[in-house]
Amino acid sequence: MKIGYPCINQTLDCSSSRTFRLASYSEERLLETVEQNLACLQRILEYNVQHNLLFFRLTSDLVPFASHEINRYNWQDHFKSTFRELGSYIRNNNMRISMHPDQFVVLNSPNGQTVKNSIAELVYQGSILDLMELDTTAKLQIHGGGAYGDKPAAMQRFAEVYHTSLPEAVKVRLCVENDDRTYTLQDCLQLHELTGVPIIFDNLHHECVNNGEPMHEAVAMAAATWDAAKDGILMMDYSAQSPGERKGKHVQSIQEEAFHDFLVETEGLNMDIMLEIKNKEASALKAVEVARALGRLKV
DNA sequence: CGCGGTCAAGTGGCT
DNA sequence: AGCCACTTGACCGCG
Repeated sequence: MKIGYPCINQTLDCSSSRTFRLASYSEERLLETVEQNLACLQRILEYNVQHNLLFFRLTSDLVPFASHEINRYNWQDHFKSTFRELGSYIRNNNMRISMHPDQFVVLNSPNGQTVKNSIAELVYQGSILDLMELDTTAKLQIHGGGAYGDKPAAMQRFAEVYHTSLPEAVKVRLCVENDDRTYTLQDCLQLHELTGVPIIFDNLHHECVNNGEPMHEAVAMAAATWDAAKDGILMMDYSAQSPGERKGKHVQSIQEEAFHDFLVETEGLNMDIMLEIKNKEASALKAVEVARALGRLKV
């Protein structure tokens, strides 16, 4: 089991998601920003290794406007050696990496342009992992998309786009995560049947919408969609509901008893856990302690 | 130099 | 009908 957090480190005084407005786009600005983002990413990775946080999600903003048509610069080649060095640091320290393209990536949209943009974004994010020379246990995590009033038809469209329009480099990394209102674990399992993509499990989303599966059973079903040799072990997102706020909103800080209970509930299942909690590595560090006390972490 | 409106992109539930 | 939430606020113009 590895524990981690997404994208941003709040302890360090740098950000790997610096960007700029489309209106201020220039090649110079792009190069300068990417260089700073990658330098910060290296620092974050070092922090993570020092603190035994061996699961990390890279921000989508490493390369601003990477999948936008305004960006015609060959940043892949320009930063090739930097990406390779980052990747070798990741491999040497046995870290697990994911990326989570944001809400604009919708493979089953009825709008062809949206699908096209989505594929371009997936190609960009996959190429980051490729440039780092990470194996296919490093994943791209998306949601099922919209339902558009006919979920079965929307799922068929998802499968069709998967089979006919995605490059192999994206397919081998693609995973689907249950969301908090439309695509339940059961729906995701169907998408898995249609495409073979592994299912990333999100406990908070599962609490928001489900088909009655108890937590242990739900995690076990998601875990069974992962081919250990090719995909690695189950990745999951862990969070808890922010008390008194609207459904699905993440808590500010980890509730250690709840996390403890979750680990006890999922005893015997192996997985890497991403803490989607507002205060980031602070909560991840506490989660490491809880998991250690239960003997679930090797480090 | 700090504040606040706005930012490439989508969808659906809540108010 | 508009706002909000989503893996993450950050940028930039204005006073």
